[in-house]
Amino acid sequence: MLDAGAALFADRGYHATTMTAIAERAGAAIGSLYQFFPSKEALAEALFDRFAERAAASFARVEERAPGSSPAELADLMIGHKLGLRSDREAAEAALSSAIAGIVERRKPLRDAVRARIAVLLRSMNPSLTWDEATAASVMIGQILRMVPALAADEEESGLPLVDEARTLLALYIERVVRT
Amino acid sequence: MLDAGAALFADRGYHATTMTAIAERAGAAIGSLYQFFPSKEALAEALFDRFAERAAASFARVEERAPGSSPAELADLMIGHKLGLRSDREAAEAALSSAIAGIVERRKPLRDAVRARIAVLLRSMNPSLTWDEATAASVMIGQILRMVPALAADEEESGLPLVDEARTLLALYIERVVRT
Amino acid sequence: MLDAGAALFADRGYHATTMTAIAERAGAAIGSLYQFFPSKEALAEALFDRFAERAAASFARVEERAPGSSPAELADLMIGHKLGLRSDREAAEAALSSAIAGIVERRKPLRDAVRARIAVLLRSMNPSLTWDEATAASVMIGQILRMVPALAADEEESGLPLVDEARTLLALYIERVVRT
Amino acid sequence: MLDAGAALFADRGYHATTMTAIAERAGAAIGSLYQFFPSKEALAEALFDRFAERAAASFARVEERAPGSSPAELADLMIGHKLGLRSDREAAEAALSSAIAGIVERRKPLRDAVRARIAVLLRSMNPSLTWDEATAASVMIGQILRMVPALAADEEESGLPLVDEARTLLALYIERVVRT
DNA sequence: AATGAATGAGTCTTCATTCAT
DNA sequence: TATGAATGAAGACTCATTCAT
Repeated sequence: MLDAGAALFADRGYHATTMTAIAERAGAAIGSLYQFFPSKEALAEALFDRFAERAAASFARVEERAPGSSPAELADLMIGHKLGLRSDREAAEAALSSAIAGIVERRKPLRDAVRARIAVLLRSMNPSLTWDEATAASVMIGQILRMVPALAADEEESGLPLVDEARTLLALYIERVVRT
Repeated sequence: MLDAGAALFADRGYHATTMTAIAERAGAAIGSLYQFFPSKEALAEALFDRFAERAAASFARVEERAPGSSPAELADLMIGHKLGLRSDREAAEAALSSAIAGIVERRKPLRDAVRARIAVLLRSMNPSLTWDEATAASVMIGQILRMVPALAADEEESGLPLVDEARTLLALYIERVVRT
Repeated sequence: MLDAGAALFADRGYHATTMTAIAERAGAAIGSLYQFFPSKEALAEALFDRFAERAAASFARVEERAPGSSPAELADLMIGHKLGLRSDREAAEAALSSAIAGIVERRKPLRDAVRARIAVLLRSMNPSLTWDEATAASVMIGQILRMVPALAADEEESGLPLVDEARTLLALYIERVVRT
Repeated sequence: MLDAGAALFADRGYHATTMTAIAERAGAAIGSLYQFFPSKEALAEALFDRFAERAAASFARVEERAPGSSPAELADLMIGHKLGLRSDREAAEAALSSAIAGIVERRKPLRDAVRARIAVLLRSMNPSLTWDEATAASVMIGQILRMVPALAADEEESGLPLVDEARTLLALYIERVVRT
């Protein structure tokens, strides 16, 4: 049922997706949908929470393997992490871009948590970084990672090695930060 | 009237904006609004077209000044270009993220045109680039520029010099491409 | 189960009371509720029937003690009868005011039966009354008794001796009828 | 439109009346109904307010003619007042018995105002009444008047002179209060 | 050309009722 | 027999769009 919602939100956006369509796609009756999620907004929130959990778990695997990695390896891990979450993210962003209250609230804490974890990672690789430097770098890394889904989609279409290019860019950026 | 639509789309998203609200904000009657734009979708398309025109005109000023510029100067020009269009872009993206058919269709041509112009620019700076290399680089530059509005917003909040960081990153990237 | 229904109907009205809420309050499953009452309307009817039975039984005690009573004593008995049924009546009235078909039908027979019994009582006290006179008087007595629950509620709030006032009024009325 | 609502509320009760049915009965589209009354509750409130206004205006005519009237004449005026408002009252009571928040709040002030006006009337006829006595009497008079619509309905059916009986009862009661 | 009241299709949501376990 | 998840008809309400003035 969450999957049906995720697919439709990602495809058509939050408002253009009807609860009826979600139920239908999930092969359930509209009443059943409402037994699990008391409102459309609640469904979106559940969707976002699932995405947040998966993102956290996925990033934990990055953190596990990070110690001792080179910048290039770290870039690789991060890009793999980002690519793995593509479908979940699209649904989450659909709800976000429709300014659903319960989700807008959840965004900042999630983003801040991810940034903090990246900052910690960077400082473990270069203890001389100040928190401000590490934070700024984590914001930049987040933004570079934001390219990845779009580049991957473009790559499929154009055949150009775009994700690799992002990988290189990210590695360069991490190297610059870590070697300061 | 377009301005009223742009402001509201940017603020609340496409679906959450009602035609009545647009008319009211424009100080016009709903009937008058429909005399200019036969449907909400048509209004969104007009909005997108205006954005596309303005973006093209703005980028023309980048092209004008580009010849003889250093990578850093070019990065600067491009980022200025991006920042200048912020409000128009938000409205255009609101309609895009709601998957309005007439606009989704317009997206690719616009993006491709921008990419082509960036590719031309790059090849004028480094004629040894192949079209594929120049195209890939233009995609990457487009993605780096996509960071800018988000970073600018973040910068206001955090006080960290994020846009400068993007400027540096973009300059580095352009330099790498141009100096190959 | 009937008690749960009575309490909720009285408290929130017929339509605002859900079968689920009744089952929950009765500590039963919704399925079990439907094993006893095949529909919400059937439950309301059972509730009304229980009220009708209790009202009949309660009035029988008035009839028992009526012979030889003075008008004041009879008024007292009747008002006591009315006050004793308050909670049951509220539920019955909730269903009535929602115009539940099965109950609207039951109303008139019940009312007519009560009126007839009051008329009999009056004629036993004053055999010279015609049936029309006795019937009209019984209607009036029924209406005077209808004041009682409202006055009792008001009395709690205002502290004024309203029920006593009704008792006096009823006694006067009975006296007038009986002494004709 | 208010009339359509009044008729249906009175006939079927608040919850059993659908907005669609009201619109249909008023010969309007559902959307038009919502242009006048933003919600079903708002419609009920407007209905109640109209009833309150009419009741106040109607009672003002009682007050006008009251000075110098005998108890019997006053009873007559009041009963006429009550009978004149029958249809409006039924709709108002339907909404009341469904515990519509916005209306329940309006009830007490209205009732208190009516009682106060009756109390003033009584004290003008018998200045030796204390306020408590006058208030208690006004409550009783309100209750006696509450009989009237029911008796009128009954009278149509049974042919018995029930409203006259109430008139007599009310006159007696007023006389008792005024002659104390 | 300008207006804005009227329209009704389409949306979210509730809840009486059923039925497989 | 008891359970409660599943069902879907029905209701309140919104809003893009039309059209008489």
